[in-house]
Amino acid sequence: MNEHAHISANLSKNQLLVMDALTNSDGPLSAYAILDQLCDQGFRAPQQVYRALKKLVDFNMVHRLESLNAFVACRHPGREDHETLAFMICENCGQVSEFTDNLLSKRLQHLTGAAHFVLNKMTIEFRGICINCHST
Amino acid sequence: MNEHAHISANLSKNQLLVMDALTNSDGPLSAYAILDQLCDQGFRAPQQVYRALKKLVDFNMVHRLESLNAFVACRHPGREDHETLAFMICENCGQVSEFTDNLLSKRLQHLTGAAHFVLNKMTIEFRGICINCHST
DNA sequence: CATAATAATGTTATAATGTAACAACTTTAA
DNA sequence: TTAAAGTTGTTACATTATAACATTATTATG
Repeated sequence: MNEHAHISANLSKNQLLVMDALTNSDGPLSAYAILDQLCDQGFRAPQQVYRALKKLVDFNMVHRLESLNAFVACRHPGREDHETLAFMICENCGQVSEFTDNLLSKRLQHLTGAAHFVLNKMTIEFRGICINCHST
Repeated sequence: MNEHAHISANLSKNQLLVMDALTNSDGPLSAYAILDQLCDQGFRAPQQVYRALKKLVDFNMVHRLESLNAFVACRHPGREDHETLAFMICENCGQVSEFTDNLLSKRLQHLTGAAHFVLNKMTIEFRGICINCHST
């Protein structure tokens, strides 16, 4: 199965609802924010959200922002390198931009390789002020 | 005030207790694990731990591991670049190793600079299996 | 088709992590 | 010596996440 094999059509009802909530959101959402949004669609308990999120993260359709305890729909351009995604998170407007960089990936691979560290997951998150917010 | 100006002597009673707990620990500790350890020393409420932790993190004596919701005493060799610390976290034994790398720092500065992103805080955490654990 | 295996759902309860707010006391600096 | 800043203690609460169990839906296989 390749990386974005799980197109929307393959998602279950709840997975689709959670995915839509994230896709239609400007920025990251907490699990409980998603739960609130989906009350009208019959959601009652956090497990319904967390279970859908777990699958969507497995499918690489959603990313968890560890420093925010929140989730974003995957929006990164191209799909070549899911392993070394990084995020810039604006602490003013909440916008998250997702990016990859080849030199960064290479260097990180070198560093973990040199330490003989078998990498499972990488978290790279920058917190700060985005260009729109500090220019005004 | 320079980076490690807050030597132990300058810490308050609670800050010192929390710092000692972290320094004497093999790996990262959650705030509540610290609270449990310090019950004997009179700690009663999470605030006592969280307040001390906040100061210790401000002083760069302790780091928060976002992907674990836990805290470690700073152990990185040298002190030249507190801004671009990274962590390798073994998911088997719990060991955390802290490192910096000049090329990595440069690349990250380039990337945030190019995006005109004003960086406040950087989180770089690798989860995986350390050399000791996968060689046995 | 039958049916076994897997996946998804609904639900209640609880665990784990983190903060607000208020009152008191201690240390530092003017 | 007294005002300011920092520290502590405490109660209550908010937020984030998981355990456990029962049920239904979907998929794969003989």
